[in-house]
Amino acid sequence: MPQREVSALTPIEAQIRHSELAAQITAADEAYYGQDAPVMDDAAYDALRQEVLAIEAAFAHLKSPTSPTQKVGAGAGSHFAKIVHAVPMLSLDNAFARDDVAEFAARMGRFLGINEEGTIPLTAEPKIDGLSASLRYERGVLVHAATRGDGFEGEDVTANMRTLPDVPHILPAGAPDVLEVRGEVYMDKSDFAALNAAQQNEGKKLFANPRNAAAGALRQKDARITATRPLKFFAYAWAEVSTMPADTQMGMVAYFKQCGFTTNPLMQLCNSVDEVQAYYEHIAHIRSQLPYDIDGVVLKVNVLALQQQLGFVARAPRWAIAYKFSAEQAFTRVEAIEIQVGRTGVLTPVARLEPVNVGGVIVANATLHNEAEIARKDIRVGDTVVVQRAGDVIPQVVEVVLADRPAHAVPYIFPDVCPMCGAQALREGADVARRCTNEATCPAQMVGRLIHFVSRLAFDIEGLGERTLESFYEKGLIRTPADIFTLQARNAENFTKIDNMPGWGAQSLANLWASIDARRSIALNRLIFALGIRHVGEVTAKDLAAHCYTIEAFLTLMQDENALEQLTSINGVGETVAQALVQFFAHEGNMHQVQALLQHVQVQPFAAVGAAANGPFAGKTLVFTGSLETLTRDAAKAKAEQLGAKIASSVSKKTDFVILGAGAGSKKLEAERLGVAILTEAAFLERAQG
DNA sequence: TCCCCTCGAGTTCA
DNA sequence: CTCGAGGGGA
Repeated sequence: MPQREVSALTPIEAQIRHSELAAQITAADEAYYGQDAPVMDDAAYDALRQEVLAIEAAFAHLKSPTSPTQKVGAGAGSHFAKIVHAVPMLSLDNAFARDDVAEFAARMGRFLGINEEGTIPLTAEPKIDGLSASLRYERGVLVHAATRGDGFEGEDVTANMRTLPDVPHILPAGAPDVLEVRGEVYMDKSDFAALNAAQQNEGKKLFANPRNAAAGALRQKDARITATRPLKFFAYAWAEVSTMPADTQMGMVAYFKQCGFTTNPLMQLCNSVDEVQAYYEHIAHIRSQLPYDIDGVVLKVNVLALQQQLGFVARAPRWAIAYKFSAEQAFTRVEAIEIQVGRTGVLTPVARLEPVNVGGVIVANATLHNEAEIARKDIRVGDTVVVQRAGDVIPQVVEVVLADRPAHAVPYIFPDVCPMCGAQALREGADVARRCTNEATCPAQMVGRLIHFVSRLAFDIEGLGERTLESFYEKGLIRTPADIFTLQARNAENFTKIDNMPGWGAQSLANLWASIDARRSIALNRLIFALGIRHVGEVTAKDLAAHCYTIEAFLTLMQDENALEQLTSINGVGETVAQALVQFFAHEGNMHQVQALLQHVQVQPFAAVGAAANGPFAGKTLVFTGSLETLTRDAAKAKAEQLGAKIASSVSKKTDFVILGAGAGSKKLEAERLGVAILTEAAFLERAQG
């Protein structure tokens, strides 16, 4: 294919050209690194690489881990002297799943003529996200240290490396005449945070992550500055060695430890792919608790003689592999921006993404929140974006990669009509949200309200989920809450309806009727919440129920001339909430629906929780976070309320206890920051007993 | 009137 | 879980 301007390429052409270039580069690499004669000169090679980079800039999805651009380390910088590595510092092949590791093991078995799996023991150790470095000792004395550079030639950072406490200047007697030690220079996460805090105080530029901070510290011209930075070093391999003090990888690392190096205590030997997988999962599990950043696990053949037999392919050893964690951030492309309409009529934009693995989960959608958010980040259809799942589960679009924006991308225009019903969608006052104005008949709003009505904290009708409600709505079987309770009778009269629908056998229908019947009696607070009145959520509904006690009193109050005044006198109800309530009941259609519903359900007066006045949590405010083991969150809350506790949803100075479950995130940090007492689930239960 | 606290609403994937 | 906004105390 002739070379053309990258911007003129179609995606298919780009992909073809990209793979052509990748093949040429790989061939050139193999010729160069194997002892064959180079097939092209440096300038030609460079041109190929530049073209690949340009294509990847325009078509980000081609930037795979196998791309040649991802394989080679950065070339050596200019202001340090260069050092040619006696043995090249290679990179490792990557594995991303158990299958890749199994294939790696099988490949080695084939190469060595060993057929049974598990006969090649592997060492496993965390893959530190730092910079690799090489330390050369001659006659036991550190003579020079170099960064990786391009793998063949690195920068001379001897003076800087000498300042690290983990780097011995002299080896014990009996050390080999020549010993080149390889390892990783890194910075602990806590040291990085402290360094950045100091940088901020001094108004200096912040480092993006510990690895960048370590790189910055190592490449200081003045070693005295490096000495003030908290750099650390793990030794993990040797390169040139005159006499071998060990014959296994494990022995090698033990020897380093004897010599005064720091080695990673988590390194261990695995005898099968299953053991490797277990180790990988264990490390992934404790990843966030480790003091340093890691991006996977490194596997190496333990027996050095076998390593030697296996040798190298291109620029990676055949006897080692990096089993990587999937990144918590990833690049992907926005395929479309769609609008969802919620029960309150709010138009919410959602990005449909080219599916991408983020932190082990395939993400295909991400909320864009609202009109202003799209404008602020200038997200366009076709853009390449960074998505992440931070401590929390919900993916977010972090930013647009402007360099990868297709030329034809146009700013997103937010619709001003509801995509579901075509009614006007307006912004009220200073609201960020645009709302569909067709409250009464917009199908999206009606279905949304029904879904809310049957939700867990409202009527809690099992077996009537979103999908079912949607299909029943479409078929005209359920349009209002009251319809739910007349469904069985109507179906009996005209049995051609549900009984004939796929997936609805006699048993599933019987189950549905039973779960609906179970809710023909309902607590007043649940009923109020179920109505889905603006600004009236779980807590406010409870406050209102506690104030009115019965449904009759509640309805009377709503129609009272002085409703507004009386409502605002209730704690937690202000102008806005009172207005919303009065408006809801002033609307004839709403009132009609409530009356119809009351024909079929019996409303129980509000039952105050018999809160113990002197229980273990009497008068205390509790916040639950994370997932509990023995109780569900709701059960734990109910229990605490019985014991006199007040349950809040966010941590503040007024919080007495935070009960921590597994996977707790920001609330834990907030509690620590404010000095709020933290209880484990066990401690909470113990206290609750006593 | 300001600011802190609390509540409501919306959201993803397995 | 997070954001935005309502409520209410200072």
